[in-house]
Amino acid sequence: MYVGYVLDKDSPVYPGPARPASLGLGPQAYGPPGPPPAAPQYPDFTGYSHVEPAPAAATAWGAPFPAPKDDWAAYGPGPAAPAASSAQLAFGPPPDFSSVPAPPGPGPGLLAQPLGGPGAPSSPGTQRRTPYEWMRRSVAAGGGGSSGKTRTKDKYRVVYTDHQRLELEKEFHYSRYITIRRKSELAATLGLTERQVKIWFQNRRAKERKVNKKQQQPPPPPQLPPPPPLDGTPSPAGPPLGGLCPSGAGLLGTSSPMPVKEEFLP
DNA sequence: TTGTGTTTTACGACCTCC
DNA sequence: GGAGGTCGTAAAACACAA
Repeated sequence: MYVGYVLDKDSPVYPGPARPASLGLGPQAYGPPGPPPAAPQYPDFTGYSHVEPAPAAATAWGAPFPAPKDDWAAYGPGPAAPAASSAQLAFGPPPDFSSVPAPPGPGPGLLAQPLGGPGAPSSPGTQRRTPYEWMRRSVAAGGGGSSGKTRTKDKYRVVYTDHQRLELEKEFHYSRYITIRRKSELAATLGLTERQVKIWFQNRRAKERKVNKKQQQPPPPPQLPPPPPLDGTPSPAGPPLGGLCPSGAGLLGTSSPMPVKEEFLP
């Protein structure tokens, strides 16, 4: 399979079984296509309120991820759960996760904190609206919802568990672009397919671009001004926003993959 | 409870790179 | 040609107001 190929291909860039626990290597070491962003520059994630139903999530994968899709069967649900803990040991939280209060208990910590006891929803006791609602939702859905939805196939879309999302987020915070090797590792660790990991990163980048774009827009005026005259006089609001940020490809295709982010830094 | 808006997976089209 | 990239979109999952 191509996995072996990519692993070999990637191995010089990515020596060792996994990322170093200290994360001393910069994201550059993992060689995303294009210039890698500086990793810990996401102040919006400093509030990353970690909640993790590790045991529940781990056991949840066995059954609730039902039907293999494409290469799904290549990994199978079996090794996912035990591998998860080893992966947690393999790569600890990136520096920008250092602000996350470490949950009590042994082990890697980050993922060892149960949410609300066995069978409890993701984080029922947390505040309602956080930037990371996904950390609360999924297990409830994962327990029942991830049994597989169909449109025309066995499952149209599954809801990832908290653990899966957390690990993916961690990886994403470390680098916006996952390497082939890390993709394989994460896929095996989380019980996902490489395709799912890839798509998750794609969607995650799209989300980030969307958020950046939204933040880039000036706050709307409290009241809409009267419509400008139709003589072609430019609006006082300035040029259309589309001209400022034509597309995400422009954001990521330039010298820096995340140039916009710096603009929001104070 | 329902309607509505947002977020999250997943895919296809198209592009670039090797 | 195949990989992964963005972009746009579909639809499920979800939150929340009425």
